Amino acid sequence: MFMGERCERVDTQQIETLLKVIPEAESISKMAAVFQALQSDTRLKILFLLRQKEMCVCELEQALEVTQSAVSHSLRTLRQLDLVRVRREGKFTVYFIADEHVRMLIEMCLEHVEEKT
Amino acid sequence: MFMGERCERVDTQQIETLLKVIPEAESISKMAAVFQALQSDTRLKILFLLRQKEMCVCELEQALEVTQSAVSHSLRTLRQLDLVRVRREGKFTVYFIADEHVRMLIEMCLEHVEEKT
DNA sequence: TGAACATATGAACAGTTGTTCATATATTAA
DNA sequence: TTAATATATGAACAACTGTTCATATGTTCA
Repeated sequence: MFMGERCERVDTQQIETLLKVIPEAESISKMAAVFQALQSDTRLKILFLLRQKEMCVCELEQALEVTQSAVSHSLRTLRQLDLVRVRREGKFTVYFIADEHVRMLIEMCLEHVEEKT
Repeated sequence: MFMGERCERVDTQQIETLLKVIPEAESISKMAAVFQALQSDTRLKILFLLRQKEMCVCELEQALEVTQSAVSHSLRTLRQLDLVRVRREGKFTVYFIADEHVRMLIEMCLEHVEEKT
């Protein structure tokens, strides 16, 4: 089938209505950025660690066995999307999960992948 | 700080305990795959469309203004992760959202990105 | 002050991804 | 059968990502 043609199932009017209900382009691309951040093993592990206890970069580095640089880059990504937040504590920078949405997101996804028989 | 050293905040014992509680490697990488699938504008739009009504490939193609091939590839990705499911209906292949987890995932994420001031 | 610790950032490279083009398969209707 | 429609798949290429290395910034304490 060539582009522009329509199969008999297509109701152009209805499709336009459906398109009006989906989130606007900006929201979609923000969501894509969030999911993109959640798509890395390292960043997921960070979130599952922070879910238990807020931690400084140094602790995460030790737990994850990757370089300090990698941890820091990952944390920046998560921070920029407001998935984690920061607090200074003397010479340490302590990271923690931003809010319940984030907890729910990883919880939902975990249930989904573990649900299969 | 060099790799292998520990800052004074690190409690090696505690970190091992925390690591035991995070999901096993296989679950983490499955989750990463799911989030990876949700990280594309096209696939997100597909899910927001299917959330409203099950649709055949042809309808999605028309709604999204990308090639039929691109839609089909995207759908395969979503299908393989059980985010959408398929039903044959004559010469049409009808796709629909797999389950409530998927609806929750995109809903949670949408709330998160739209919540900001 | 300066030395040591803690974290952040830029550059660069290997690996991965999404799209399109071309083509194959599957279903229906004639 | 054959033609037309509907969908899937493989190859290929540009664009993007995560990691590391090297280095910069920020903080504490002596």
